[in-house]
Amino acid sequence: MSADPAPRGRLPAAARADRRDAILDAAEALLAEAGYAQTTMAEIARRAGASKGTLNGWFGGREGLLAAVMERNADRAAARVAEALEAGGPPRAVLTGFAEGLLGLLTGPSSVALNRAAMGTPELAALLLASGRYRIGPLVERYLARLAGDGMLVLDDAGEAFAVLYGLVIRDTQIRVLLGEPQPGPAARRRQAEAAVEAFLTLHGNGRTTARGGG
Amino acid sequence: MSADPAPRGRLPAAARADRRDAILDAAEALLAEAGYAQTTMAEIARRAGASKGTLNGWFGGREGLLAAVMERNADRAAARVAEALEAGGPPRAVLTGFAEGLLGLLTGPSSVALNRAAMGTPELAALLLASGRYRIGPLVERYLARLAGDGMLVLDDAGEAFAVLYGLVIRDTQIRVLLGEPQPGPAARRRQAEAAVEAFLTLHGNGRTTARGGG
DNA sequence: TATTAATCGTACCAGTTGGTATCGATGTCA
DNA sequence: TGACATCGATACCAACTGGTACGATTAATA
Repeated sequence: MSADPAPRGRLPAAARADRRDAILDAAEALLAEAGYAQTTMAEIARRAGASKGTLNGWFGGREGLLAAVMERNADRAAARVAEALEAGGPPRAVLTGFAEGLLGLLTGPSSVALNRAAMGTPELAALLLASGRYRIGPLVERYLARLAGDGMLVLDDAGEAFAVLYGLVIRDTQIRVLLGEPQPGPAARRRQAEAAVEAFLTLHGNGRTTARGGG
Repeated sequence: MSADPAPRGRLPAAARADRRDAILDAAEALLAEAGYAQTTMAEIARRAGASKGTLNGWFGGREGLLAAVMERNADRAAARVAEALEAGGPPRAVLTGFAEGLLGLLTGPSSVALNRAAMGTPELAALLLASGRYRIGPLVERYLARLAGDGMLVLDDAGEAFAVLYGLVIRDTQIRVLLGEPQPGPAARRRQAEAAVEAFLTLHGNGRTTARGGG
């Protein structure tokens, strides 16, 4: 990918940002390919064409580097979820789009690698929880509450409703992939997302505006 | 607990089995307290009053030892699930008992520690999947199929139904605990199990024999 | 009681890793 | 163009870990 030889001397601000991203890319890719234990500072440096000294200087050690990878990933994930929820259109379609995206996200190589890494380091685990679950959850809960306010859903507690939706969508898929099963393909994810939303609307829909095939 | 000084010489078969269990106890406790990375052969040996040589001789290295812990745990878990399913009584009660047990199990200290450990070692992950998920799943599916055969549930695919039930019960609770949140207390687990079974029966019950409060 | 096998305790070794220091090279900026 | 900050490469160190070897000790067993 970046076959450019790594620059040597001082870097201007813009180039520095690119370079930082390239280092995070290398770390993320290595993490996904080789796992947490094999993701050594030396190997990250080699792939990024950087030196261990620079890595330590920029990120403050291995944990800081992985934390940076995690935060970048969480930012992207949150953006994707927000986009799916703000897509507009009938609730069934919006929810299915969200569900499909979430399922693909949580079982994707990067998320899987980062979750595995987090299991071995309490600090990283806390960061993953804060920058992932606790950012995405409220987004969805707000959307569900809005639907309820518009009379399109029936629910007491948006948090509880999100938990149910999450369970219906993810089932045991994430933990199985974390334990080594291959990620379900796009078609399977689509089916699973549709089934989940169907069940969710059976439980929480008002039976009219959210009816299947209805506008 | 076993404050007995570790025996020195040759051991008869019965004592050997006890000793083996004591070693596994030590490893399991250490794993739960200190985490995978801190669970070193030296510390296990120290706690069990054994020598590293014996540990390696009996279990064939660290991975083998952890595998033994994992299998013992899986055996116990499978037995508990089977017992819950064979308890007899109205489906709602049986399912709630199963759900409550599963939730407690998967968020318990031992299961959490073993899952975290498995995330770092593909071999252990495969073992956990095989001895856990793939043993418990079929038990539940058979039970659900039996209920369907008796006309008490409506379902096309027992595997699919189990997946839905699992999702409703576990939600994101397991992954959150794996990432460091405290285990929900017994009351919360009970509530969550009841809500899950309620939703499951709404989706798959026949509306009569499984009705709330009904026999 | 003598024999034998198993076990503990300890020391030891090889391999690995994160992090730091040093030095020459390179690009920026005045 | 020159001074300077930064970077890559390399070497290096300390700490840790899994696993093995060896002698002393203990208990089962004949």
